[in-house]
Amino acid sequence: MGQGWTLTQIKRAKIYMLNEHSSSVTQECSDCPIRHRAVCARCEVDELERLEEIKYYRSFQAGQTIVWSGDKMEFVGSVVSGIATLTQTMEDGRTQMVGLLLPSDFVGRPGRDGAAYDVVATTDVVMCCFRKRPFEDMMGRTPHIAHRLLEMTLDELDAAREWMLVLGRKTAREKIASLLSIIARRDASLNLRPARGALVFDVPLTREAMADYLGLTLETVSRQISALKRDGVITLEGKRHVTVPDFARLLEEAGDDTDGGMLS
Amino acid sequence: MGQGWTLTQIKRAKIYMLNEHSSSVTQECSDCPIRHRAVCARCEVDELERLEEIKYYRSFQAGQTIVWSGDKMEFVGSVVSGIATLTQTMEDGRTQMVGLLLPSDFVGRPGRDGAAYDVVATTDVVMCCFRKRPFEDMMGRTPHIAHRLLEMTLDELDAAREWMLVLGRKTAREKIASLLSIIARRDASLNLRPARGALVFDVPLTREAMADYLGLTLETVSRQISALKRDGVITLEGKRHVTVPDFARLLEEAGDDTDGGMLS
DNA sequence: CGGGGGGTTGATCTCCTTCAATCAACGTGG
DNA sequence: CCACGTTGATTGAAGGAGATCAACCCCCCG
Repeated sequence: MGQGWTLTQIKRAKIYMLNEHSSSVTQECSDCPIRHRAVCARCEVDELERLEEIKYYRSFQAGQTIVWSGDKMEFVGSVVSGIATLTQTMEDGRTQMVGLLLPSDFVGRPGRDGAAYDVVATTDVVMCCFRKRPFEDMMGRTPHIAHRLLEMTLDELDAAREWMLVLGRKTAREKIASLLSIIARRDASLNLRPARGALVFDVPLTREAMADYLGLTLETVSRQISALKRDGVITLEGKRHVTVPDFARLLEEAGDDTDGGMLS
Repeated sequence: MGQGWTLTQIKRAKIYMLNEHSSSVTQECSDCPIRHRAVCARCEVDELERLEEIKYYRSFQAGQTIVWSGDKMEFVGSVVSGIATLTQTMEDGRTQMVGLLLPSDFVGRPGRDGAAYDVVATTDVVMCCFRKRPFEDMMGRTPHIAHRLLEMTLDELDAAREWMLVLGRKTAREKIASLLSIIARRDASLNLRPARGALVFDVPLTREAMADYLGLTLETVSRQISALKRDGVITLEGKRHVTVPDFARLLEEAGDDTDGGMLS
């Protein structure tokens, strides 16, 4: 510090020293855990074979930056396992998370060269990558891929807009409750839990990451989580393991009109 | 009021009484002012002819609601002229704008029946509509349309994410400056103004709409605009007509790193 | 002339940030 | 194995940015 280094340069150097050994694996598309949700979900067997030819896997450690904002994107791809974040940073260091990437989510924008956001692995992450050019070519010839990508992009746009309401109009307590309900809902949809009874899940984010998600400080996040615990809306084991005894109550705290399609 | 009516019901009734006389016009696609930017931008002449068969125009007065959130969408379409907003409202009345629709922007989500947001005409609006089913069918058979829609959706997603940074992390002053710079940039790109020298444009939103856009109260909007005026960042004629003597200064006030591709 | 919509400005309040101390868990090197 | 540093988290005290409540202005229109 104090030698004219920018925050970004320091972060880069730190991470570069820590890892930079991305391992490689191979796997059949037919066995792929995200086969039915990812950008390839709609593909026929022959299309899948052609994708298989141009794909490769990359692993990233927790904390590692997968893509630097502004850098040239040489690949696009899907998150196979783990969790990553999309963040935007101002020069003075204020950061806002603008996307949460879960297994099957797509990274990269066909038709654009530079990355618009930092993509950072929150946990260890495995990605299924395609070099950008071949993928774009294939997309042009394979409506199934283009169509699925449109569908996924529209879903992301909806999520971003819901998030805008949270950021713009909700109180700190409502923001925390909203985040927890989003995580609970997603977790339930992945792991097929009983919708009735208590929900139990892990929050895959640090307090700081939650703050960056919600446009708060980490202290406020901590305080509001304590408050929700005190009021019996949630219970905690450790810092990350959450139990929600009454999901409708959580939604109420989030300021959402009840339900949201979860209690069906 | 006070008779058990919801805010929404009152708003609906009010608007229903005011207008509900949507006029109809017809126009050649080849003459269309948004021909090269809308969802049909990539279409060949034969594709355009088929679109022409299923299209129809609708006009809406300023203030009129084009689509009610939750209602069934019977059409999709493009804004031909005028400005509309996409807003989300909580039960207690808090509202957040989640999209600003300008000429060539697309309304509606193929593949989904219910509208997720209110769409409200800010000025008088003309829309080029397609009944939803025929349009979806056509999209399946016309990659040019699907591809263009993907492109537009990705752009909207980028805009939404930029907006999230504004909502989550910027101060009131920065928010106003950000909004003005966005309007200025868009206005310049439409009207091909000289990038050098003072920028002059109209803000097409009331103070309240600006507040809903930025997650502020209208009082704060008013105060911050006064402050920017006092500090010489902008000058005003009337309430809506803005002059920006130094665009770089405005960007600085917005907290954006300089430029943004405008001063090229 | 009255009334209403849009806008500005002032006074006060409050929710969240800021700054700071403290703690628990963990790893590391002496 | 323990002292030490680090990282993530909690909690407290103080201050401030923006919300809230309220008065008032301007302009248009019936």
